[in-house]
Amino acid sequence: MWFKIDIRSPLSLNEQIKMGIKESILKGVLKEGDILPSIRELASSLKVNPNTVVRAYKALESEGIIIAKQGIGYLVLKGKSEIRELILKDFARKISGEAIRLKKIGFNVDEVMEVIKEIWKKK
Amino acid sequence: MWFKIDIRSPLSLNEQIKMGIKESILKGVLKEGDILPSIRELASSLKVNPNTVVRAYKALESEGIIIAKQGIGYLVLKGKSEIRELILKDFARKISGEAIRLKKIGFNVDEVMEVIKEIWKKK
DNA sequence: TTACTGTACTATATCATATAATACAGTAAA
DNA sequence: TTTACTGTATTATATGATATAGTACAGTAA
Repeated sequence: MWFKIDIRSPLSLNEQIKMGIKESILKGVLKEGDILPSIRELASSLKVNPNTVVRAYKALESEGIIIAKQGIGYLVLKGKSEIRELILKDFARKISGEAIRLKKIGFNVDEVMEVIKEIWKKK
Repeated sequence: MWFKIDIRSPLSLNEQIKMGIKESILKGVLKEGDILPSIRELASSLKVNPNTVVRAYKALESEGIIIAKQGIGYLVLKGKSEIRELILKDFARKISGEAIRLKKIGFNVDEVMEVIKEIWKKK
């Protein structure tokens, strides 16, 4: 497979699969119109339960990134640029709760951006 | 109490209590040397199980923010400025996983800081 | 027909979170 | 010393998210 799963990751398995697919599109390994590996195939190559792959695929489908074709497989609907946007929006959604809280408490935007800069420097 | 609990919050109850204490210190409602409301008192006024308060207090203690005094209560150890630092570090810790991932995928620091700016504009 | 696809359902297990009740130990004031 | 507060410890139960397991059904195409 074009990506791997880490059982020790803080992210759940289905989240890691969702990430893996999105990043594969970003890298160009998967393109709009491609058929994803079948549920059973991906599950077996990642050594994960088929139901976990189903959960990831259905989540991606509800995001509009792929679509199920009965008897055929899952079709990739989005390209690199659209995935880039989605990933940024995803990031915004994930951190907005924390960020808004910081704003309410009285932190200013520069202090928070400094945190981002520091992370970028280190890793 | 100086803060409230929302059962519909995405944050767990004990997280909300930890937040509430930290923010109370930031606002000056709680000062270094103050004694926190007792476990039973806080639990009853927030309508929460005492064990949930215990979990929050013990977490704050392990962060070095308060300390338990058998038979007396929990003593506040840190002041505003120290809490400010801790909260920023906490934020960095929470988002670093996501941010590092974005960096690895090829996003640049300006794109990510733009996300922060957008959040600040909206709310 | 065969061998693949996705879909649906039930059952089980683990973990974090939260609740509930009880008992024990330290502190301080009446 | 007694009383009424503190924190601490332990056990039990419930829920929801996550993950696993197995089985059965439906669509597609060679």
